[in-house]
Amino acid sequence: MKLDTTFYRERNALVAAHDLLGMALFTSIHGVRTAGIITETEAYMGEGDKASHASGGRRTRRNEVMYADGGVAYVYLCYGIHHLFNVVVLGKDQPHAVLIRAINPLHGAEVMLDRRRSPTLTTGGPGTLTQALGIRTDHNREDLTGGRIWLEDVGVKVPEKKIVIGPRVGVDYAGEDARLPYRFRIAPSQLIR
DNA sequence: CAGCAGATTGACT
DNA sequence: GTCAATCTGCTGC
Repeated sequence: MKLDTTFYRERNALVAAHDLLGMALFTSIHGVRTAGIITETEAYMGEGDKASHASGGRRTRRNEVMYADGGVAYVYLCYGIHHLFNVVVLGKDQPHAVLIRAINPLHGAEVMLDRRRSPTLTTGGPGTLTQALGIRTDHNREDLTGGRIWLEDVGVKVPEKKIVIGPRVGVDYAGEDARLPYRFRIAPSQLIR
């Protein structure tokens, strides 16, 4: 079942980061469908979160979409190379977002392997999964209830005991906020890296 | 405008 | 373990 507008708008980033584990992320790029099960996420909790691009109410051309109503994609270029995909949640002017950090391939593995141009299929990092799914910065602002990028509940159950919670990765610049337990992942044995 | 750091990755010593 | 890839935004001259 495809996740609808209500799903995105009634959850803050922390709740959404938890609930998105086990959901499937689909893309249809030029009619070619690929998908993966979300295995790792991070919450970025709005203007008060020093690790967020929206920290202190910062608004730039890059992060403007974070301030939109939930249910759209925030895709930005990291280190000038990697396209990172976020799910914008909550309401207008509440810049909450969930970074998708890892997936397990579900559909279209051959296409994903070809996009990656690597001997083995790697989708265990935020930059590698977007490449495998064909997500690029021109998908920024994409409506997640549309036909190009969307999420589905495909019935995967994630037991609470299998969820590992810890600090976010690569946000040391955020001071005390770097230690907040905003990272969620399905037990490491399940991950492909 | 120059310099630097960043929600990263892969190649190489 | 080190380092380069290279776009955006922030700081300081």
